[in-house]
Amino acid sequence: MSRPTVHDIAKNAGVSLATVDRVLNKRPGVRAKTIKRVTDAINDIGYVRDMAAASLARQKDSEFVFVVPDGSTSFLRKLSSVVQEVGVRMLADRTSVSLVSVPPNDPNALVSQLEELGQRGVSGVAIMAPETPQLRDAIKRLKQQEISVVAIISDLPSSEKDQFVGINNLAAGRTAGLLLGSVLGQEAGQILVVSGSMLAQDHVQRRLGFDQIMAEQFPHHEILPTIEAWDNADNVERMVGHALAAHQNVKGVYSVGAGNAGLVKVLGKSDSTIKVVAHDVTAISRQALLDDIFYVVIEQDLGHVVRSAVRIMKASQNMLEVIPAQEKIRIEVIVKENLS
Amino acid sequence: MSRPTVHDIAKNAGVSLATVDRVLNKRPGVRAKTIKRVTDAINDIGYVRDMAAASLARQKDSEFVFVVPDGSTSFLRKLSSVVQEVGVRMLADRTSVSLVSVPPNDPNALVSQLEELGQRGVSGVAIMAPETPQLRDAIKRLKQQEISVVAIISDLPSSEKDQFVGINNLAAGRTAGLLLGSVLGQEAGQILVVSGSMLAQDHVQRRLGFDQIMAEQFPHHEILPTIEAWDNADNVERMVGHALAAHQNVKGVYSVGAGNAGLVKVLGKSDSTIKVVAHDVTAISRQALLDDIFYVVIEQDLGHVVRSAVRIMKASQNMLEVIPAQEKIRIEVIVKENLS
DNA sequence: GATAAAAAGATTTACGTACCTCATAACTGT
DNA sequence: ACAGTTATGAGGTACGTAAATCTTTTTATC
Repeated sequence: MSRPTVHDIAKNAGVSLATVDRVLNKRPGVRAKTIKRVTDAINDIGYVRDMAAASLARQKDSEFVFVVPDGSTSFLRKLSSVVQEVGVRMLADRTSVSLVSVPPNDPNALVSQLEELGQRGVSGVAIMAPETPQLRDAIKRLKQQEISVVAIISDLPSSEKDQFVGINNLAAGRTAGLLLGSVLGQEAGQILVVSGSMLAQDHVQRRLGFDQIMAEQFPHHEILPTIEAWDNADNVERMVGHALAAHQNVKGVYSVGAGNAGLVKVLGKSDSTIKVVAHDVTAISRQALLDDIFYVVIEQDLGHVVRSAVRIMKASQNMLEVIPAQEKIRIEVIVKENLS
Repeated sequence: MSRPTVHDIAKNAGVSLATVDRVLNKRPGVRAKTIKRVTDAINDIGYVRDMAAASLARQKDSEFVFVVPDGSTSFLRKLSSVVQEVGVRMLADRTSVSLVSVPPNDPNALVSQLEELGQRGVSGVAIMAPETPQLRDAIKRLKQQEISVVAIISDLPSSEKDQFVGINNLAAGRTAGLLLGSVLGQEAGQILVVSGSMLAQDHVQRRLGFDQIMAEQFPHHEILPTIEAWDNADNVERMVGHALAAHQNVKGVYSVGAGNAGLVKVLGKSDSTIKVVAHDVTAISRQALLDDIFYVVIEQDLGHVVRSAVRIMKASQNMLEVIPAQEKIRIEVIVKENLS
């Protein structure tokens, strides 16, 4: 016999098609024991819902919007182009995907943008932003309108999001530390940590993880006070320059955030042997790897992040399950040799 | 206006629905200039084919089979369970995915299995096997029957496959070498390379890449003659044991293939400081990382490999495009700290 | 046992594409 | 101008589910 359909469920369970539909789509108006009859029949005949038919019948088109901070770091440019690319592909699935920028570090601007998206009736929102009380409330309102919400890149730990899509940044910091510590060997030295903002959840977690493992496994190195450079290349260049002048025994640098162009400028001119671990493969960091200025770049596949966020929002809309293994974003370790 | 359909194309191009269908599905019987009228109309109104409706209307169910060598290495067990898991998920897309084992290193057994699958009329085959002339011919015959063929894990360079799905093993070997060389520092030492089989394309490529980079960047280390242990743990244990007794200054080991249980046995009992780089996260290698016996494990996400192979075979069947960025399998670097 | 409410049945339409058949129109080369 | 060929038109059915409406049965409450 060929693939069983809803009609077969109805026949097998001795109920009508309408009841099967009510059960399948979790609509009200079915007694518990009838639900059981139906689900038993489903298991019995091995029914699997035909996704193609379902999404054809379900007329609704979905609109998903990525809300990210304004700015022109190469990371953000890359994210934007990835979202656009994924958007083109998703059209075939009656799904539009777009991106809007909001001024960074301006909770009110972010919130009013979210309100607007709520008004417009989008199906889901993917947010990259630091958590604030205002944002938490705005997300709560979105969820009340049955709009899916996912946090991307940087987690929103105490908001009512559907899920966080991004790497485990604590583990990323530990990985950075392990690799940097291993390559530096036994001889004592100083290590410089350059961060973006102490407000960004992802940066905080990375530093925490890095500090943990350095203290545990590489205590012979001195971790210098963290430089906070606001993801700005000029700041990085100036501040790292000063730090290197002030400290003669710096052997490693961990660059937690953006602004790597500044780091390359400082380290590139001297024929330095300082080992650098940074985040995110961009035009800058890619070249730095090729030039042996950076040793390792920790990466999260943005294409994966965006596709995953879309899949999760879509699943949330249609009450489907997600495949956890597929949605886990991996901490990738990029060296010169596996740079694709 | 809402989303354009085939009817809109027909109206806009001034042709019938049947002609639009012939163009869309590349069926014969349309003049070149009519094709142009239609494709112009498609671009004009921004038509995008509705995948859900298409695959519903296209009645055909697909069957994809993974053909892998028989054996009970944990790598193969993992692959098998991943295929099974993906198979369950794919049922919702009218797609069955299964796995068959064939005796390893037996070209004739492999070929007759492929013949049988061809008879059965499967839609696509994913093959993990070393390339032989017989296999090449068998693949050619499959392609003549319009059956999709992909190579997984180990490439089949000169066969008429649709695509290779797996990591770039040359780059993987180079990555292994870079990480091992970096952690060993400047002091001279000996390095042991343990391979599976010299016949497997993937192992050969890895060793080649490893040798390249050691010669280029870490010439102060002596690479000992490669141990060929046929992916067998007992062989590895015995042969590595002998090698370590014979050579007093071994500082690093590169394990190219399977049989890592043997390596762990040898290195685990002595409180050794030998740095080990291996391939594939399994129960064994995972524990070895946690116990600080292995320094790095190079990994390819098998879930990704299998899903990717299925997507590619499906695309080949339905004359769709693949998204190259999504199908690229990355060389993942796993250390204790980013072990998920 | 009457009444209202809840649960279930019956039936229908719609979604957008693939694919089929048969008829007719438009081109070929002679 | 002719037959022979190739292009195109017209119209239909099918896919499996969602969702809606309206009717009938069951259940709960008094």
